[in-house]
Amino acid sequence: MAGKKRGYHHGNLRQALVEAALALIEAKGPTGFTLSEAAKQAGVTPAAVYRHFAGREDLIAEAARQGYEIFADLMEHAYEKGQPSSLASFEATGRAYLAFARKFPGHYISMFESGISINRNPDLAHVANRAFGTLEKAAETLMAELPEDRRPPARMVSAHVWAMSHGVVELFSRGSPGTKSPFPPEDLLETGIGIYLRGLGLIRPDT
Amino acid sequence: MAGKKRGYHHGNLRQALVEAALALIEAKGPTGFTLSEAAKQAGVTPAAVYRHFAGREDLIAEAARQGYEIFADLMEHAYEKGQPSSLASFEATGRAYLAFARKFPGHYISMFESGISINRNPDLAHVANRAFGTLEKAAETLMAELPEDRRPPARMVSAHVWAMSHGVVELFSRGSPGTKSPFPPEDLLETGIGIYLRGLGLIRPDT
DNA sequence: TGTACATCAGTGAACGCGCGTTCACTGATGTAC
DNA sequence: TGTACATCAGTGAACGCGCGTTCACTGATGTAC
Repeated sequence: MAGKKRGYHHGNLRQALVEAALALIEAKGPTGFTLSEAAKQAGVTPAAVYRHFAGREDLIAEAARQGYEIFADLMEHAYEKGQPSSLASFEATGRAYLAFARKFPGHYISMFESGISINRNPDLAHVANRAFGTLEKAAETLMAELPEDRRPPARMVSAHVWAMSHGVVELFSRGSPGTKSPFPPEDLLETGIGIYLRGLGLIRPDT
Repeated sequence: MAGKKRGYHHGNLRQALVEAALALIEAKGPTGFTLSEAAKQAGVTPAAVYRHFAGREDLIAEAARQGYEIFADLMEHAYEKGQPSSLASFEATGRAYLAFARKFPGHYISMFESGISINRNPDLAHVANRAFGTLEKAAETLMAELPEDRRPPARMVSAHVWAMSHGVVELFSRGSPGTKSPFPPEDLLETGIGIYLRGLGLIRPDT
């Protein structure tokens, strides 16, 4: 049985490499990440990596895939927790988005900033679509609350909210340009989505 | 006089290097950009770069600085063109943001994705703050339209719109994950900001 | 107008480095009998 | 329980490469007299 043995055989090198990669990507960006350093951090020769991955890109793709897996789970969980209120579900997925980005920065970067395409392999595409699907489902059930003649396409609404969430993460959650966030990112996203939902007519205009 | 002479002396190497860098950054991302290749594309030895820049990072910083310069000008121009309507001004700056990102992708990437800090040198910090200041001014004059008790902080509003704009650029204007944008980025930003402004009570809730 | 000379912007060779990847190998593990 | 052997997961040396940066140099330009 594989496990805690340490010797010539690592026991769980594949996952150890993914985790080393995630730590490095978080610390130095996708640019700074190198296969050799990930191997070293896992206590192994660079050549050993090739027993488990086709190469550098493949390792990043696996990190991203695991990220999408966590991400999709979190989104689904948030969605269900908000039910039966479609508004609560929608807002919860928004919060979950930001929480994911903060808690799993290495995964987030692998997914959205490493430049790897979600179509690079079927597993990755599948789980990514599961994640995005949850975002859209949340938007869809929310739109059902609106009278048909005031109902924008759900995909558009989910794109708006996704864009604002991603923008908050990139600009204010990590310190991209001047590292001076005027407000806590959580508040920024919360208020931003709040105003947006009011604009849709889903929150009463007073208060 | 410097100019069109080509021989041992380039004549305008500094700017030629910046432009080569911008083209490379646009084509390959900040990762793929190398000083040596920029030099080659300018028809010059890598060592020649050091007559004009302290090194690789400095070259990127200059590309970003020029980007902020163009960006700030465009924003100011858009703002003034929208006057005296504060709403028109605000919307125009939003459109100008996206237009800039599309028209000057190399600059945009240098500014927001290359990882260089706007505080790396005073010139850069100054022009960046000029650009951000215009965004805030647009939000401020817009907020003056609202009754005081319904007036969110201008900096927050400008952060919201900036986040959404940046998110649209990253996710839907370039093909980050699956390269499938459900809507044209211009429309996405236009409608998104429209809904947001309605939420602020700045556009009448019907229509 | 001509000459001497300082200044400047480029060359080209060299450096040390770490990268991703390959290869033949070897040590450890698991299984068949 | 013991032995032979196949399988597997690692090693370590080597590769070619392009990178950023340095250095002493040299060719071109501009200026003083």
